[in-house]
Amino acid sequence: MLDPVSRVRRFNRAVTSAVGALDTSFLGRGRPLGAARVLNAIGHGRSDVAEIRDYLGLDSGLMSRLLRSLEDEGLIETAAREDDARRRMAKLTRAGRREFTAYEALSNAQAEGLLAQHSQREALLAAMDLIASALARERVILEEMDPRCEQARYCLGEYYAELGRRFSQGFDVSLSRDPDARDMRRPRGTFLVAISDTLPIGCVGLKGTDHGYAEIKRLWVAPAARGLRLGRRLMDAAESAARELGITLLRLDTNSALPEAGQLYRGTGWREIPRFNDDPYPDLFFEKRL
Amino acid sequence: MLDPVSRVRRFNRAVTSAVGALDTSFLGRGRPLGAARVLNAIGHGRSDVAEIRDYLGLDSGLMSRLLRSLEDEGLIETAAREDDARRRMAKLTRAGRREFTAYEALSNAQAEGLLAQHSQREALLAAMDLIASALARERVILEEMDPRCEQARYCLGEYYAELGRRFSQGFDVSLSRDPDARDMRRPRGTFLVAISDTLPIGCVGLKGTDHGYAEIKRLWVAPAARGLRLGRRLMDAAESAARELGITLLRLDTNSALPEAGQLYRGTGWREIPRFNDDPYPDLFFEKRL
DNA sequence: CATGATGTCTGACTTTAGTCAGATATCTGG
DNA sequence: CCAGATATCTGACTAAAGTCAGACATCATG
Repeated sequence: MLDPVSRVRRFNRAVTSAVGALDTSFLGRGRPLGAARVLNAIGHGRSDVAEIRDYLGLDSGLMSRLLRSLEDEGLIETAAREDDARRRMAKLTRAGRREFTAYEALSNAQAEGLLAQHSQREALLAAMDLIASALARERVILEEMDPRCEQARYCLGEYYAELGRRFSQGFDVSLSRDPDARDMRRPRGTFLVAISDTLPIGCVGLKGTDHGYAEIKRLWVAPAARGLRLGRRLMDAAESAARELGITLLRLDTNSALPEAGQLYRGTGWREIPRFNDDPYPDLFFEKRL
Repeated sequence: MLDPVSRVRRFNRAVTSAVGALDTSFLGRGRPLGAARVLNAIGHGRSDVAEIRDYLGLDSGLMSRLLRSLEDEGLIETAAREDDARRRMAKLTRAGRREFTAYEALSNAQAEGLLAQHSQREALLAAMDLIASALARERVILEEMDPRCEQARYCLGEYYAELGRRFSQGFDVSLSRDPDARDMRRPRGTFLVAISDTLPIGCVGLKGTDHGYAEIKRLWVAPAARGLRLGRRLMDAAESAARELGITLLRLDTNSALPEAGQLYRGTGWREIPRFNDDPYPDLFFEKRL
C-alpha cells in the first residue's frame, strides 16, 4: 500500500486519465488529434515543417497529409523557405489563429480547473514543477545567455530571494560585489541558464577578472529541480567554457549556510583556500586549477 | 514564464511524454494496447466484463472482440456468472498470469526508473501523492470499515505519528483515551476511511458512548490530500452516519496545536464547550446538536 | 408466462494512425 | 555541372480503434 513503486504507479494512473481528458476535449473541435497537434505546434511558433515532424515524431508522409488537411480547412499556409526551397515553412492564417486560440482556451481551462479544485495552489504548483523537472530531466538544455536577458534576470532574482531566506542576516545585492554583466559575457566569461521546456530552472556565471583567475558566481538551481544533479551539470559546463576561454584557474566564494553547495565543490576537485575578497556575505572560499 | 497556468501546462507536457513512453513499452509485448489494457484490468482483479468495459470506456462490441482475441491467445478464460448468466466473468489462465506479470514488470521498471534518477526520492514521492490525490479527487470514496482492518490501522498510525510531530510534548497513544474498536462499529458508532485509488488518505471515527452523546475521534487527512476539503467531507459523512444511528448530540476534543481542525469545526456548526473528559492531550472541546 | 430491460456477441462498417516505396525538386561539394 | 544527399509529396497499403444495428439469451416484474 505504501511502497514507492505503487505510489508512482498510482500517480501514473491519476495522470493518465487527466491527460486523456484533455485529448478528448481536443477532439471536441471536430478534428483528429494528429491534425490538432500539428496546428498547435505551428501556433506555438514552430514553423519549419521538418522540425514539427521531428518534435511530434511523425512520418514524412503522414506529416504531409496532415499539413494538406489543415491547408484544405484554410487554417494554415505553407511556403518554401527562401534559403532552401526543399524545406517548407507553415504559418497560421487568420482562421487558423482563431482555431489555435480555441485550443489554447481548452488547455488553459483544463489547467485552471485543475488548480481551482485545490485550496493550496502553491503546494500543488510546486509539486507539479518538481515532477515536470524530474520527468523532463533528460531534456534540460544549458544555454549561454546574456546575464541581462529576461530568463537570466529571473534566475538571479530567485537566487537573491533564496539567499535572503537562508542567510540569518538576510541578503542585500547592493552590499555584495555584484559582477558587471560584461564580465559574464564572452570573451571575458559567460552566463549559462538551464532551460526545461521553456522554464529557466538554474544558472551559473563565469566571471572574468584581471587577477589571473576567473570566478564562478551565481550558481542556482530551482527548488523544484534539486536532486537531479543539475548543479553538477552547470558547474561542468562552466568549467568547460572556462577551458575554451583559456582560463586555467577558477575561484569562488560561498557561505556555510549553503551546505549542499560546499559539498558539491568539495566533491568535484575544488579545494578550500583563504578568503580572497572582502565581500561581506561569503565565509568559504574555493579554488580549482583546470 | 511563471504564471500558474503555464506551470500546469508544462507539467502536462512532461507527463504526457512519460505516459506515452510507458504505452510504447507495453506495445513491445506484441499486442495492441487495447488488448493489453483489458489483460491488465483482469490481472488487477477486475473480473466482471461489464465493469472492465465501463472502467476502460469501451464499446461492448469492441470489448467482446478484445476478450476473444485474449481467449484465442490462451491468456484468459470467460464464463457466465452463476447468479446472472447474461453477465460474464473473465479470469487469467496460467499463461495469462505470466503475461500479466511481464506487464507488471514493465510498469514497475518504469516507476523505478523514474525514482532512480532523482536523489530526493521522498520529495518526489510526496509530490506525486499530492498530485494523484488532487487529480483523482472526484474518485475518492468513503468506506465504512472495521477500525482494526489494515487500511484503518494505517490511517491511525499516520495520525498518531503526526500528533507526535505536532505536539511539543510528543504523543503517546497509551496515555490518550484510546477508543475501544467496538465503540466505533455499528450499531454503537462507525469508522470511515477515505480511499483514493486503493490508497487510504483519510479517516474519521464515530464513537458511541453511554453518556447521551457520541464522539468524533481520529479525524485525519493525509498531508498529500490536504486542500481538497476532504476533512469536511469526512465530517459530513460521520454526522450523517450519526443521524442514521439515532444519535442527536456529538462531542469532540482537539488541540490548539491543530488550528486547521478547530477552524473546520467552528465553520460547520460546532460550538466550543468546557472540557468534558480528562484526556491529557486535548485543550479544546466542541459540541454539535444534530 | 409474456414483456421489456439487460448484457453479450456478431457483422459490416468508418476513421485515424502509421508504414513503405518511389517520384520530384532542390541543395551541396567536388 | 554532376553525383549524392535532403525534404517533401504521392499512392498504395495495414493495423488499430471505434461505431452501429441487430441477434440472442437471460433476467426481473407484473
